[in-house]
Amino acid sequence: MTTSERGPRERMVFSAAQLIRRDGVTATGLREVVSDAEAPRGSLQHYFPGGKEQLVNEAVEWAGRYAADRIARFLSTMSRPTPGKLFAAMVRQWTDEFKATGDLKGCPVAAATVDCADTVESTRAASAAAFACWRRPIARELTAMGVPPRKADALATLMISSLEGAILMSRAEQNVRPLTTVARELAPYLDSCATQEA
Amino acid sequence: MTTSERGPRERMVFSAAQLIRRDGVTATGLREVVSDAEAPRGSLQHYFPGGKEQLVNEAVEWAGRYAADRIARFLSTMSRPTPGKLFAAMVRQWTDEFKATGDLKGCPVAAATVDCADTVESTRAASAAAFACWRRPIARELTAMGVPPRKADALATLMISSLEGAILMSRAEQNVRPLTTVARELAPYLDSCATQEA
DNA sequence: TGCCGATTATGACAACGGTCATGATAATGG
DNA sequence: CCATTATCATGACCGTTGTCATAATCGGCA
Repeated sequence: MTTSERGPRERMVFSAAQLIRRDGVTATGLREVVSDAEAPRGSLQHYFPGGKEQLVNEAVEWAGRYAADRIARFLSTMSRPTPGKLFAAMVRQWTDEFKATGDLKGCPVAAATVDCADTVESTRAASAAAFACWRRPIARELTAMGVPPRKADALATLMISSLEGAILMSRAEQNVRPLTTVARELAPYLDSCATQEA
Repeated sequence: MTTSERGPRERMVFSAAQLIRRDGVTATGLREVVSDAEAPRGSLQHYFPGGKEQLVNEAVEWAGRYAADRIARFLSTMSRPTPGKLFAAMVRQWTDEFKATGDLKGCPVAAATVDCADTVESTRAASAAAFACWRRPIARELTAMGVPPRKADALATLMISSLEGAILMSRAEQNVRPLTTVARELAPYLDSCATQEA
């Protein structure tokens, strides 16, 4: 999670994701990304000949992979996983960040969707791919918990939707209430889908 | 819904909301708003001495009131309203727009949150107020359907969160699948909260 | 008519954006 | 050691942005 020893290229993608998370795509300047990543400015045009569009798309892809990887990590910490517990863990990642840093940043994929879906086709496609990349492992784990495959995919969509929306509301309110509320309301229903076949 | 006979001031607020819906706050230029609203440029500094920040905030407030007013309108078309039917109607408004125009614009409040929550305090506050203004009539109607007040507020938060998230995913996918999925999954659970006291 | 505030017109300014051209330096392999 | 590529440095360009200063025009009212 820290800057670590990665090359300038990866650092720029990471920094771009973080800045997009906070300010949105349009308000994030390339010079700002470069300085935040402590990367040489010349590297931009070298590693990202596609310009800002390419950098943003890679940041979105990175975020999708990151979210997907977290799912496996969440599961590994549970002795007896259930859909509700998985969702609670997803939500907790955001409430924890709020408690730690004092304010909530957003999701890079959501920001890219809001800012680019209607103007930059490749970024819209990258966002869709990131959501799909995130949804896949969730659905897989849900089926492993006894949810029928068709239903698992629908529940995964519901989980991501509710989480993204709750992030939005929590950012606006500067309060984790929407996040915790959504987790509390949805968890029992999600669990009920794992036990009963429907 | 059309440009109608309103004054330049209202037209600019309306146009701002529409453009923000499509491109986000940062990418929406004041000159673009003026031309879209067919308003005189000089009116900008006359009606909005607070600059872009004021215009954006008013657009967000307008969107919040609009969403709140829709709730009453939805209810008026139902003979026997239930929480699930109300949520389905909220979702349908978006899927209908997709069918009509061919692509999905976003929600202005979501865009303002994504683009300004961490940088423009007044806009963050306006977004929070808009969400609250939207949530209030939903919770009120839910209690009228038999949901306990405390639970009604939580369900209203869940409904808005799921809808906003589903809008995001649907925009990314250019497909209403997430919207319809969320409606289908959530409606039965919402209805179950109206019958059983809990 | 003549005045006065509300509204609109117009142009400029300073800052910032992404992009590109060009050249320097470092690294690598023959 | 040379050559060829990878990486980085720098400065400029051009368009756009929000904002502002200034002046023209319109409205109604005395």
